[in-house]
Amino acid sequence: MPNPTTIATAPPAAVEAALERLGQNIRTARLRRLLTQAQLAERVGISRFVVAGVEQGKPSTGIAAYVGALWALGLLEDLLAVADPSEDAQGMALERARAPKRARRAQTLDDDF
Amino acid sequence: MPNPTTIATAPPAAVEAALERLGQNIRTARLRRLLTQAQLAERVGISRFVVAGVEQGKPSTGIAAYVGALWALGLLEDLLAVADPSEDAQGMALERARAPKRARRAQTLDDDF
DNA sequence: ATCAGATGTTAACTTGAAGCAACATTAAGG
DNA sequence: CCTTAATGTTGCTTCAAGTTAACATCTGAT
Repeated sequence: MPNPTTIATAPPAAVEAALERLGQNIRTARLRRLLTQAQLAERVGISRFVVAGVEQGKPSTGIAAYVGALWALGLLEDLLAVADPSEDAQGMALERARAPKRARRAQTLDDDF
Repeated sequence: MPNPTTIATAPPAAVEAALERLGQNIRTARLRRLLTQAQLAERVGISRFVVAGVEQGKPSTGIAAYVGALWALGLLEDLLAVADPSEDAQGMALERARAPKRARRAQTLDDDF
């Protein structure tokens, strides 16, 4: 992460909180299954230190470690609901019959809003 | 990532599929909101290339980029349900009145199960 | 059809993430 | 209590993630 001005170094409070909670949830799931960090790490194919980072909600850790942990814990399904278009009420309201492949807004007339 | 034997380089199919889907969902949400990759990137505080990686479900991208994108799109709530202990039926069944802070199983008697 | 903007692609460079090892600390089991 | 495994911590090395820039390509609006 060359540029120190990144979201990973000092994320917004909401992002940080969400990551901490996700990590805590993963830890809870691991403990319930009576797995050590090392055992989970082996299943995922990473070192136990990365698992520790995941459970702390470290922002700069690759998402593969997080998703791999969910996978190894049998919780991958939960991820499929994240940002699910059919549940994105706000997005559906905004869409209103549009489905572009690129974002571009009409700009000719000085529209008012 | 010193050791090339990582989950990030060649994730299990299920993990890869889940990441691709998450990326696609994020892309759909962005397009619905008529944002360009660059605009979303600016809000998140990363370059547009990382946003592109997120939308492709790149496994090695830091989770902060993914969560930051969800945050910028107003979809952070969805993450809170992932691995939610109160929804982890499998974990709750396994727990059965246990709540250890470390994973350690009884090892004395050759227990039967 | 044309044009402008969005996205994809490539390359070079910098920094930190992940691996490993050794030790300290904590907590579960007996 | 006492043992021992699990977890936290530190330092070091290595390699790739992220940045920037320039160019190519595609897409949507007019």
